Amino acid sequence: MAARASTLSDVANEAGVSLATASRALNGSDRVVGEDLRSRVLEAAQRLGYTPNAQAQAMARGATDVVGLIVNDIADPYFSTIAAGLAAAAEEQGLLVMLCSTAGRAERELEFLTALHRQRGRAIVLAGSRTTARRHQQEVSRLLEAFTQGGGRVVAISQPKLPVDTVVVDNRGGAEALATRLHALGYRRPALLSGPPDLLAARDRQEGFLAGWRAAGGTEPTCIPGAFGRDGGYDAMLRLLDRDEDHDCVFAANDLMAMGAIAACRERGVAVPGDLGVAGFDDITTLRDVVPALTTVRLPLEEMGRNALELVLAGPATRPRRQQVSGEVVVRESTPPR
Amino acid sequence: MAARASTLSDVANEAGVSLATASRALNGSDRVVGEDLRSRVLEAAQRLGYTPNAQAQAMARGATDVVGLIVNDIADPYFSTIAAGLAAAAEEQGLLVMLCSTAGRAERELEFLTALHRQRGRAIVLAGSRTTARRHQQEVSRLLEAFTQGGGRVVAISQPKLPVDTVVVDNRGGAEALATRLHALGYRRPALLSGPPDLLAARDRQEGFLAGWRAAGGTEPTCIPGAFGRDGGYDAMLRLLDRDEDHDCVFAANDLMAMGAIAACRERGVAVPGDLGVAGFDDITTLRDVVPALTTVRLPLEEMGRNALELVLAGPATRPRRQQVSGEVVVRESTPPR
DNA sequence: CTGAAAGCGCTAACAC
DNA sequence: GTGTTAGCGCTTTCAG
Repeated sequence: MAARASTLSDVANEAGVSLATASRALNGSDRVVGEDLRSRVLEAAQRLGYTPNAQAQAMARGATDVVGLIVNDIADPYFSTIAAGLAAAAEEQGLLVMLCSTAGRAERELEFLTALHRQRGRAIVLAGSRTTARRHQQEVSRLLEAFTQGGGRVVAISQPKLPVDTVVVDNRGGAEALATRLHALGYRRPALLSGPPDLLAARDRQEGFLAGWRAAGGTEPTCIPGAFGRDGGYDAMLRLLDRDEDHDCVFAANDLMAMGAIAACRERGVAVPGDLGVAGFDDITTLRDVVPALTTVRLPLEEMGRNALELVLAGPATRPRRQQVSGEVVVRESTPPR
Repeated sequence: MAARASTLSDVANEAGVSLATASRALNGSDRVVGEDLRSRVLEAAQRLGYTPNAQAQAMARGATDVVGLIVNDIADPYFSTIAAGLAAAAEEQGLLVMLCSTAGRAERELEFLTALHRQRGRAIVLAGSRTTARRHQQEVSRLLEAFTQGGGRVVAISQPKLPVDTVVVDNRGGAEALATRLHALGYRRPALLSGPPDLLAARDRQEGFLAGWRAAGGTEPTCIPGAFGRDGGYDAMLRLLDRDEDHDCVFAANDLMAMGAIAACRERGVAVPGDLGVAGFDDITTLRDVVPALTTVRLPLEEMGRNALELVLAGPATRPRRQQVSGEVVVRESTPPR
């Protein structure tokens, strides 16, 4: 058992042709092979159950067909939807996706970066939000630089903070538009569950919201930080409620946090949207049917994944490309006119 | 620019040592290298920005450190949670995960299987449900067989239909227990949104529920098939409502379908759980806070991912291992006692 | 159109 | 300890 897998030269022997001919017949090439030999090779391959060794091909050709994807947490719908988009696009191109989920730990990002470099992947797509940790970002830049030098492509889906092609998400604009909209709906005393202070995406959403709010001429909102995710929103909401302030709506930095916040409200007997309007960000598909339907800013998550792959394929540019995608405010029941 | 990445022999030259020594110093080996030479090599590598080529290493060593994961749809929380568990475990072992999302198309499964074979991955984890398509399953078996012959490991997360190590999900038992529970709660006239008829998981859940129901002594339920996912549940529910039968509860084959069903009810003015109780399956995390809270069967999704990797590492067995995981009925507001 | 041979980058005997 | 030298499986000149 486990008889050594047959190789191309096995096939060549079996077919009674040279290695070169077998190679040309099986794995495309500009050179043409005579019909008789070609079929002899094909049959031999068939007979031996030959499967080309992609590693060897990659070495010989000097190029792989895998692109790495680094996300904060693949279980998070935000990232899994992006991953789905990327995977679909990759599949169409015959590329394979190497999945790297950092589970929020920054060091992992560095480890994955070097692992992907070692794999000599064709490209690396960084889907995690950039952080404010100077030191970490420098390390990331250094590794990416090295990877690029080696001929690899890098695409980020986040803020345009890295000198690489980037699918730039307009977190700021989306949040700003949401603030304006909430104000127009009659809300006057918002609070923010602003997410992790060190994540740029969270910070941008917060700043955008504040900017929009101030422009609309409202009072200065309270901001409570907290982890992204349901529990982060839940905890932040409890903390907010403990402050016993008088808010008429809450903007959570993402939908998951908004769900957590609503859960907290329910536990504390705060009616949503009766006592308090709640809005999120992302428009996670899985949450589209919840009650009350969540007001949010819809991001074209899957498309973002596809766009990232497009940038990968676009090849290196003289200067970093920026692919802007923006969010669309979706007002639903969780923030009725007031 | 894009100067050819430096190789091990570059490092050896730079350090003035032999290729072998450089290799031993940089990438572990039982052999010991003198302290002076070792540091000279390390410095040289540092200076040259050397990054080992994993492909070359894999070829020379005859073993890779990537395991492939094939799922139906990575955007589905069911699979993304399993993926998260697998990814976490893989990371701990220094393994990389190749993500393959078939988007429901069976042919893709075959394509990915051969792609993974070509990559000479250490293992393939098949997380998609097995189908009833004889032909397809045969093809899958054939490819897996070939892969195993080549020394690769295969682990399935599904039904024990393939002759490979399997994390067996007790869909039947879970659904059966749910049926019993619903009966005990006072429900008497259930309908099933049974999912895709060709998916074994769906079929098992349906059969389990029916078995449990019959044992409890109820009337024969109506079964409406439909795609997994929100829309599938929505459509199936509309069809059910159109039949104008008199049901007091609905069991959807998974949580996503249950959500779709609830949405359909809402549109049609059917109160849940007032007029109709609704239960799902999986206990998707993202949906834990919805209202009404969903009665469901909780599956240890993340753990299943981890278990799969454990089986991978366990190495080949003389006969297929079976790792049983079972669901736990979680009764919530969507099916109050009646 | 086909074949011989030189790599691709690295590991692992096998010598010294 | 350290160096030499075969490969690993495949692609791709370069000759014929």
